[in-house]
Amino acid sequence: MSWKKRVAEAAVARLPTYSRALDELDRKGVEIISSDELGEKVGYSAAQIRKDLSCFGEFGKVGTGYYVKDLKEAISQILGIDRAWNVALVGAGNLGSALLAYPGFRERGFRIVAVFDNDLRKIGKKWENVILQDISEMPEKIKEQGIQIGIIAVPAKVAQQIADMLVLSGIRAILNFAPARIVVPDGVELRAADLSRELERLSYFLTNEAAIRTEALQKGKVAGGEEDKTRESHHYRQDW
Amino acid sequence: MSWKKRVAEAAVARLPTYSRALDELDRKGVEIISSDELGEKVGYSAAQIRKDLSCFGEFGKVGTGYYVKDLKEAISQILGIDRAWNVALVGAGNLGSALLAYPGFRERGFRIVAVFDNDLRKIGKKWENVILQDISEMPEKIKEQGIQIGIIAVPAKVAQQIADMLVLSGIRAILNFAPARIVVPDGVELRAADLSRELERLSYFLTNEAAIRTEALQKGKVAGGEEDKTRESHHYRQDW
DNA sequence: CGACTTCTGTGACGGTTTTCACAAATCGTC
DNA sequence: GACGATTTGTGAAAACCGTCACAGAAGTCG
Repeated sequence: MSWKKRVAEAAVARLPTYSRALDELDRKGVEIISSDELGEKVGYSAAQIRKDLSCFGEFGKVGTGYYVKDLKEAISQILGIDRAWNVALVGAGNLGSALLAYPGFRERGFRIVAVFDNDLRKIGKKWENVILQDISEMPEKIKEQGIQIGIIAVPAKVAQQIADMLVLSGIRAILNFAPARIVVPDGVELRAADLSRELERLSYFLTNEAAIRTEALQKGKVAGGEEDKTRESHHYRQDW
Repeated sequence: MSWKKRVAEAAVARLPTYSRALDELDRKGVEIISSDELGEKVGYSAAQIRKDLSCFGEFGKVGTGYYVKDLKEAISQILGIDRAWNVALVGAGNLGSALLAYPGFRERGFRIVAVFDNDLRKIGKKWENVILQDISEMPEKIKEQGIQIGIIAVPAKVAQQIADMLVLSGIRAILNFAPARIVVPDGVELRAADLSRELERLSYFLTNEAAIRTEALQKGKVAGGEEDKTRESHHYRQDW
């Protein structure tokens, strides 16, 4: 598929959010939604949503809005999640095993069907219905099952080696949880999920922006803002 | 501290990467590095790095480069990670317990000193040196310990409720791992870490860009590119 | 059917981010 | 100390991104 216009990378990054919101609306039985309402729900402006979608086609009906089912389906197709993806996970330490057990991936169509580690004590064990395999078997197994997406959850030191192995095994896309930069050849897509980075940005905020804001507030330069009626927080126990 | 010029949000987002690279260089005994070399290491352009740093001051020496120790120290101060932060974690399920055990946070100065859940079977248990506490004790404990950063690792359904509680408890910054949008009042910083989103972006790539590239390649429109001599991947077993 | 409301898709605009290019400062060497 | 090589910091330009505003299509209602 090639699209109407140049596709903004930033727009693609927002599609998963739209997709999830539409899923929820659909489950609730909502049939039609305007860009205004959807924007309210996902936290982006209505114009943003319309512009994002316009990269890929025209999905709305003037004077009405978007048919939830149709838009949901369209975005799924654009993202390529109107199918299941088999995923290989490398590293069965703390993070790796949590990712394996994390239900969010499967809910969005990503099935971890192979897990590799080098800890001989773990090899052969069955976790979450997947048998832990030795790293040396990785290339063969990945090719065998035609897996295209790999998740790296090994220590930073060996992340590059694992990435190289994944590429040699024929992997086309990598999600890297190791706090290390890795390099992959052209044609392989790489994305970093650095868990600490976001905490560090929060630390920046607390150290700088928040201090500035507080200062300004004390000088009366920042409007008070409405007092934000806090939500009900009873009954949170039963449903998680 | 208030800075030389308007600070680009995008620059702040890159500082953690620079920081980590400088740590590593320092550990290796490197004393001086140019923006060019650092750029090579972290994967950004030299100009990008110089521009980013210029928001905060002048740290380099013309004709020489940057003193690794000095720059490392300076960035730590800017980010506010030249100290330890106490962090509260809410949710001790799969993801929560992995985050608790994840060594990367502590390495960067973030200590999870309180964990809350609502599963009565878990309350009172000691994990990773932290005693699991009932969610109802959260406001009190957070105030008591003056915790400013909270991590949400609960199911999407209750994420907003937990966020509200955190805000009421006096939390100033939240890192949300739940796949749900949450809203917080002004003055509280919120960051989302959605694990599935990145996989979905990879799926987009595999479904669209990769296909286009392949097509182009077949028509001979894309240059072959150097054949990327693959790294040695022996001996990966001993060090992780 | 006509008047009024609603809502999309998009061109135009302004803001932010990245890249480019270079003056000026410093280093190394002879 | 002079000269060529190196490297920073920064304006200017380019690319990218988000918001605004509106024409025109469709819906609503009497």
